[in-house]
Amino acid sequence: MADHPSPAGPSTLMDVARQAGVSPSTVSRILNGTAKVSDDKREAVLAAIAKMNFAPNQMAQGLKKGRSLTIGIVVQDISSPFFDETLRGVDDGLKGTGYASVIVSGHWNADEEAERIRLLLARKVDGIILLSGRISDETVLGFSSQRPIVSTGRALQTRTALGFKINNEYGAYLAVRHLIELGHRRIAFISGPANNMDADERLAGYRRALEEANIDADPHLIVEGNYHEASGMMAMNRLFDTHQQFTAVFAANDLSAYGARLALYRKGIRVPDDISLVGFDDLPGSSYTTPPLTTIRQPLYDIGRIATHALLRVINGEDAQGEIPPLELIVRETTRRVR
Amino acid sequence: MADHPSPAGPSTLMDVARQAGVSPSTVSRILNGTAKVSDDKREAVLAAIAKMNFAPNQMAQGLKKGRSLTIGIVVQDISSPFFDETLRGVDDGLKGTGYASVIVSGHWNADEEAERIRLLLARKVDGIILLSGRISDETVLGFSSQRPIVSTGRALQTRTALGFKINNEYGAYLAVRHLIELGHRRIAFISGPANNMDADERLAGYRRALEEANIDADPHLIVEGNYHEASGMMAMNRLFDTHQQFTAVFAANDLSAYGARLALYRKGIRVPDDISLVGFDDLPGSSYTTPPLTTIRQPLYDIGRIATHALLRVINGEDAQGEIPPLELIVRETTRRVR
DNA sequence: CTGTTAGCGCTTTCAT
DNA sequence: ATGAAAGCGCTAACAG
Repeated sequence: MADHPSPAGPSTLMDVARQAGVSPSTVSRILNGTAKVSDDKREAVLAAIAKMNFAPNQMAQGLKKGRSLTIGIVVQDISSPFFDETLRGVDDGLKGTGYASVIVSGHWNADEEAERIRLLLARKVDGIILLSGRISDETVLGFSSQRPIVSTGRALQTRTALGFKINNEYGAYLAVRHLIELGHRRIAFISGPANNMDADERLAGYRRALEEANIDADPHLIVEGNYHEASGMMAMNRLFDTHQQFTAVFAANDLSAYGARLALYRKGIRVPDDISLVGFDDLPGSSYTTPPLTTIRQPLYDIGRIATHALLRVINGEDAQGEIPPLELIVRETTRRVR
Repeated sequence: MADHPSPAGPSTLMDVARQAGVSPSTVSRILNGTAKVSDDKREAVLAAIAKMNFAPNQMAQGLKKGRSLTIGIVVQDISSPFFDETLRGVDDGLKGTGYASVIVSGHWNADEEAERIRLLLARKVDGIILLSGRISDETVLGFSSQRPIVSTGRALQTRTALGFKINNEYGAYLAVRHLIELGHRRIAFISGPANNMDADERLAGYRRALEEANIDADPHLIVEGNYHEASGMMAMNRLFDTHQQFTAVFAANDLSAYGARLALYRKGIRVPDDISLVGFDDLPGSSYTTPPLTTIRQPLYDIGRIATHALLRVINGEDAQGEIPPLELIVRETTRRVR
């Protein structure tokens, strides 16, 4: 009754044990439900815990049990709507599991990415989710010997390294076919960055749709972007500066579509009346552009959830599974039949 | 020379010591630069570390030293451009410090927020950054006895609880004054959620600007939103449904301005030709709306950096400082002089 | 059912 | 300059 109410540092399990007049193991047992404990002792302990406002030190628990209840997430850009949606899926996937996540950014740079992963490993995360990684599959495999890794955009299938990959080629194909079905034949393409697998695949899908409709792909209509807004705007301007003729443009992602849309606005060209525009990703903001953007929906949120579930399973020694929903065309208001 | 190349689990400091033929303390000393060590031993140890690919277990280090080199970040929405920008500032602020951050979301709910903070505390984070918290100042003060906390949107000034607050009232005042200077007199306001301090302050700024110009604030022109796009759209529609007359609208944040802009588009009302629109926040996307949005720039990134620096200082026992840059009006293309 | 004991991997006196 | 030993807070045999 005369114990100092709030001594010094936070209370330890030992403090609780003393306060309740039991051994530390008993407290631990109650905390973990590891064994039966008599009701009176349990009550005493629970009371002590409440009174002292005790919470087990997770670092000590982690050190002892060899698991940190933490997973690492590697993104490439900490403030991009693209990663956000996936992170939301991860967050939901972690809900109620006791796991927390530490998020680091590779900044689209392979070396930095590898470095960050090493840091996560030193922190003893129980597993890693790698989003749009830049490092090689071999490197991933190497790290996966220390901790399980699930990555987006890869086809890995070992026991501790899993990949979930969307069909970029098919998505791009869908987008361009939509345009063709609307009567467009001169379709410009604002690509993603060079040497990027996703970007290459999207280009391939663009080409296939054109081929299938017996339209020759005009190289002048393909202009390089880098997935950012500004590049979409510049790409669009380049198209105009070189006097290309086209009635539609397919941007390799929504962000560059936003940039393209602004370039069009600046030129006084109406969308979709004069030119149709399609994006890729379906970012949350794409329902609120003016006009709302027709795009290929990528199940970002689901990817986050599914990757998380898979990782958790691997961590628990179960074998993982999970299928991500297919891409789909979302027709909104930036495309219309060519007149 | 015949040691298994990659034994079982990751190597420990003890392994390194054995391999190098020194005591664990020596290895620790080299790792931490805690004391002088002879060159030959140092070399041997360094070689062993490299060979075994050793990295100290941070949980063990943390347990021993009482600091985890981890800070907790509490956001309200893990996928909102608003928090993103601030997170980017935090990330940069942490760069090179050895600190990592675990990000959790309070989902705009005080109870959940408090719960999350408790979890962070159990994880022994060295400090907490609280962004747009919903919990009371008293609650923050309570938690701050365990670990230092810096929070945005509060005026706290104790040694372990700091607040950084922007002047919402002034920002809103700037926005509305801009509109008034352009000749607008019937200015609608799409507010933030009820019972929200920031939202109230922005409303106050709106009123002050009107008063100063001797314009009576018409209550019919004030309609409630909740900071999300959909609410901006609905608010706008409510204005039309009740046949209000106005030439400009000020939305309490950029997201609701996006929604309002879409409602306008749907009605075939031109921006800024028919109606001017101003937002608040200056999210990254606001330079790429159609047309680019006139708004009040909130230094989100700087807030993140400054909050982080302050927290780090407090953690290190230094006293904190830091001033956040003032709000400013960014005139883009959604406002024009009334004809 | 419950207490005692021995660590998890590291740092840090304290000797030498 | 360096090793031995104790211990951070917790869990998990191992005895009773």
